[in-house]
Amino acid sequence: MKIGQATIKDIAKALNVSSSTVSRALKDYPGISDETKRKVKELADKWNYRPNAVALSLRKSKSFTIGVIIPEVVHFFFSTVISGIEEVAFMHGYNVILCQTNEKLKREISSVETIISNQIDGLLVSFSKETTNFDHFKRLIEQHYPVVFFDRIPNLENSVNITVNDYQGAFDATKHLISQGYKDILHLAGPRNLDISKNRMNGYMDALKEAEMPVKPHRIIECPEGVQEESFKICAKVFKEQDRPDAIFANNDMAAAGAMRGVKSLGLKIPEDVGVVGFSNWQFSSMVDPPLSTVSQPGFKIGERATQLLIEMIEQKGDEPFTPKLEILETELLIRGSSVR
Amino acid sequence: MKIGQATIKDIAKALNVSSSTVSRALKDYPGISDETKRKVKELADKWNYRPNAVALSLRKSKSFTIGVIIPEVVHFFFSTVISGIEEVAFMHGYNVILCQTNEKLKREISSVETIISNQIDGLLVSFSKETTNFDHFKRLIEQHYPVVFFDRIPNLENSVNITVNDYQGAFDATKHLISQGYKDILHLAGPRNLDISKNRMNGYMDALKEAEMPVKPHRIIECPEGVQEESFKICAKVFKEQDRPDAIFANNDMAAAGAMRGVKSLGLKIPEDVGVVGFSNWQFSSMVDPPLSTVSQPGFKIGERATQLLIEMIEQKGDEPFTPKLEILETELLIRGSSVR
DNA sequence: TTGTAAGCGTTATCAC
DNA sequence: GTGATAACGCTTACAA
Repeated sequence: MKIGQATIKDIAKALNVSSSTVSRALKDYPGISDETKRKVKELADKWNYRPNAVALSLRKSKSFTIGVIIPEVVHFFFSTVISGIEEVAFMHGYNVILCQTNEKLKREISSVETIISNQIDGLLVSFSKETTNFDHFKRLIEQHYPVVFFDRIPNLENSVNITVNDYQGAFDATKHLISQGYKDILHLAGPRNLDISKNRMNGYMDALKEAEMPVKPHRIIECPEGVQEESFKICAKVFKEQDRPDAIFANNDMAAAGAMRGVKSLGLKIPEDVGVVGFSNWQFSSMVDPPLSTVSQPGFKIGERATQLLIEMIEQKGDEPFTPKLEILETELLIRGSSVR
Repeated sequence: MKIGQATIKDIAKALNVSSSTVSRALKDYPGISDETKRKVKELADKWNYRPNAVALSLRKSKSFTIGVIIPEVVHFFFSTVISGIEEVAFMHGYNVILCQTNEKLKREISSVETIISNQIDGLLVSFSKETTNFDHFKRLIEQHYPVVFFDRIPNLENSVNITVNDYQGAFDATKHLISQGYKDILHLAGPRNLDISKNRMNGYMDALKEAEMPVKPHRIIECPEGVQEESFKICAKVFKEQDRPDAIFANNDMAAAGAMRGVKSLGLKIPEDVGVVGFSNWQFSSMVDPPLSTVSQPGFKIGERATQLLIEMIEQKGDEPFTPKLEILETELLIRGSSVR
C-alpha cells in the first residue's frame, strides 16, 4: 500500500529542479550547491519524505531483508533464536521475513519460492522434520545465494552452518546421571532424520561406553513427535516391567516431561527411583515437580551469530562462492531436582 | 539479491515476441494464440520463471506483505499470536515482516518508519509498555493506512482493535473456585496500572459479590513482577497464618506456579487444602503438579482474527476510512487438577 | 552545478 | 493476436 508519501519527483517538481538533483542533494553528493541542498532537504523534511524501499530494491537488486525459515514459532528454543536474529538484523538495518513451516516440507518449499520471488537478500534456515531431500536449498547454494543453516543442519556441500554441540550436551547429561549412581539409562531419542537426534544419541552412547556400561538397543526408543503423550505412554509401559530402567535421558524437555508423568503414574519417585534429564531448557522445565535437569542451548546466541554470518555473506560483494563453515556453540548442563539423589 | 532468475524479457527475447505477449500468455489473457501460450509457458517452466515480486510491488503499490509490531517474541502468548498471524497470512499469500520492540518506544517508532518505507500493505500492533503517546500510529490511521491493534489496545479514534475478555475470564475462574466449595479466595493481582490487571480483579470481585461472599481487601495482594519467587514468598507467609485462605486466583500462571510451590512448602495439599487457578494457560501449566487450572487466552485465534481483519481492510479497495471496531474474544476456563476436589 | 535518459521487471493502454 | 510505450520511484552514466 502506498501511503500518501512524497516522492523525489514531487519534491523536484515543487522546486523546479530535476529528480536527479533532488536524489543527489539528499545524499550529499559532491557538486550540488549548498543552496539547492538546503532547499531540497528542507522540503523533504517538511513533507516527511522517506525513500521508497521497493523502488530501491528493484533498482539495486537488494532489499535489506532476510528470510527466516523455521519449523515452529511457538517453541521456546526457536522463539529465542528469532529474538537473536531480530536484534542483529535490526542493528544492521535489515528486515526479517518470517516463514513458519509447521514441520511441513511442502510449506518449506513454498517458503523458498517466496524468498526467491521477493528478492530477499539471504536466508536463515532450520529445516522441517519432514525434510530429507534438500534440493530446494541446494539450488540456492549452487547459485551462490547466501544461506545459513542453524540448529538443524543438513549435510550439504559448501553450506554454512551453525549449531550447538548436541553431542557434548548429551554426553554431559548422561555422564551426570551415571555419576549419580543410575545404572540403567533409557534414551528417548528424536526423529532419526535429524542430525541433532543422532548427535544426542551418540553422546548418550559414548558416555555409557566411557563408563564401561553396556549400550542396550532396547533402551533407545524413538519419540518422533516429541509430544508429552508419546513419552508418557512409552514410559508408563516400559517402567511397569520387572527389569526396568532407573533413569531417562530424553531428546527434549517435552518428552522428558511426559516421561516424568508416565513414571510417576506408576508410583515411582523422581529422582529417588528414576532420574530424568531433558534437553533444551524450555521455560517450563524449572517448574515441573521436581524441577527438570536439562541441557540448555544458547538459542539467542545462535540467532545472533547466524545473522552475523549471513549479513557478512550478503555484504561480501563478488561472485565467489562462500567458504563453507560449521560453527558449534557449547551447551550448558543445568542440574536440578530430577536427577540428584 | 537477484538470483540468476529468468525474467519476462529473457523469455520474450528467446521466443522472439514482445514482453507484453509473454506477460499476457502467462496469465491466460484472452487474445493470445494457443500456440504462443504453449511456447511461453513451456519455456517459463523450463527456466523456472518466477515473477519478481519487487517489480510487482512497485508497479501495483502493493507488496502482499504485512508488518507485525510486537513487544517480545520470547513470550508464550505472543509467540502463539505470531503463529496465528503466520497461518492466515500464508493462506492468503501474504508475507509477514516481524518487528520486535523489546518494549521500547524508540524501537517501535523506528519500526513504523520501516513499515512505511517498505510499502507494507498493513500493520498488526501490540504496543510496548513504554508507549503512552500514540502519534506514530495516529498518523497512519489518519492516512487510512490499515492498522489492527491486538491484545494491548490503545484508546484511539477510528482504530480497529481485538482483545480478550479478561473480566469474564477472571469471573469464571473465581466462580469455579466458589462452586468447588472454596470459601476464602486470595487474589494475586497484577500491576495496578495495566488495564488487564484491573479487569481481572474486577471479575474476581464481582464473582464474589454474585455469590454473596465478602470482598476482603487484605485478600487482594499485588504481584507486580509476576515472577515465581514473588508469589512463592507471599504465599509461604500468608498460608502459615491461622486464618488462612483456602484458594488462590492468580493474575497469571507464573504467579500461580510460585504460589503452588509456596503452599506446598507448608505441607498443604493442592487441591484438597488449597485450590489454585491461574491465567493465560502458559505452556508449563499443564505440566506442573498437580496440573494447573487456568484461563486460556485464545492467542492463536487473536493472531488469526487480527490478520483476517487486516487483510479485509487491505483488500477493501476504495478510499473511505475503515469502520472502527473492537472485538473481544472469549477466554476459556481450563479445569485441571489444581482446583477440583 | 544541473539536466537527460536509461534501466531495474512488470503490466496497462494504445495502436496496428 | 501481437507489439510499442509509458509508468511505478529511484539511481547513475553521460551531457551540457
